[in-house]
Amino acid sequence: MVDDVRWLSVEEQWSWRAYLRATRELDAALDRDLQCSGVSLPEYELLSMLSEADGSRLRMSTLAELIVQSRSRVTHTAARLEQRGWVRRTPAPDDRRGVVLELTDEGRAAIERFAVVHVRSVRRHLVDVLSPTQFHALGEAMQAVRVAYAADPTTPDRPAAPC
Amino acid sequence: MVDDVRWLSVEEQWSWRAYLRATRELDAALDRDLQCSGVSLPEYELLSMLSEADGSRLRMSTLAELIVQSRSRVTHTAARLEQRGWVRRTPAPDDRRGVVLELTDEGRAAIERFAVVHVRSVRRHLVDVLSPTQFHALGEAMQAVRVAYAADPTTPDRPAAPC
DNA sequence: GGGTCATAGTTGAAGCGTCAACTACCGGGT
DNA sequence: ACCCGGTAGTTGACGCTTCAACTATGACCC
Repeated sequence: MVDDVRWLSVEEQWSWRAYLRATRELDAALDRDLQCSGVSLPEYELLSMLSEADGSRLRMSTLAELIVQSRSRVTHTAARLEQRGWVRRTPAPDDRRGVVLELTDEGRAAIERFAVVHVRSVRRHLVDVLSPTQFHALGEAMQAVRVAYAADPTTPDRPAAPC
Repeated sequence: MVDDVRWLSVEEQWSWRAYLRATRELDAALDRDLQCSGVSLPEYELLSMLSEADGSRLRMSTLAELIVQSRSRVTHTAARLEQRGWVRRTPAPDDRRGVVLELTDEGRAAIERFAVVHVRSVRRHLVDVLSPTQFHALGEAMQAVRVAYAADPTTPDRPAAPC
């Protein structure tokens, strides 16, 4: 197993760097646009998933998976959102360990305001700067990444950290 | 200007979600793989840029732009890396305000070890799960995002936060 | 050559995220 | 009934990131 490292080719390197920098810049841009109207991107994503959920309610764990955050982080984020009155914590009916997070009316009003800002931001920085074909290809590629990631046996899901 | 929001179509929404989740998962996976060998992804990126630079030395600001981090963050990150003896801070020859960060020999040895881990990680989670064509298209798309971002007049570069 | 504005970088406090430890509950087996 | 391993969620401490304020220098211009 000596030096069997398959380094990236020049083209691969170029694409990888473009990916890396663009994702960082995009993330920063989307977050900045939202911050200006009063939420961070992670908070927005949480509210957004809730608002789309059936009955505007989701189990903490489900939420964590949807927005790709650790359960602990969701607890903290939800706590902050609860303080602002946008979200409410209720016990799960079927599982006494569980907690269901639900959007309050103020939460719904807030997310609707933010969504306007956010969709503009996403269009401006991403969707509208690509051709429809290009954007679709991007989606397909990223979906492939997700599928591969989920299938990877040595990547035992989120909570566990195998070192 | 009433309700002129162009919401995302169902397909657009799908691609956007795929992008959002995949980037999060990828970031977490790459970071986790590196953490296991002793650096975080942000730290790795800093060292990596230094190691490729002419003379293994870069100005703080240049570094900040290359790895898409705030100057303040680079200061803190560099301080941590300096404590581990991987990096050294020297005054810039031509500008007395400036600081040049340079890789130490230990730093070089370290980054070379990490690079092996990292490139495997990048291949496993991204490059090798896409066809060459698909990966190239991804690179092109992301580059387009960067170009548009850089050209955007209302996005006055990094440091400034226009609210 | 002195005012003014921009740039380079640092600092420290506050906020957010991570991690490991913890409580509580579920479910299967015996 | 009990034990056991697994799942749901929380907690608090620690570490990283952000933000605003600050020093110091450069650059322009009159």
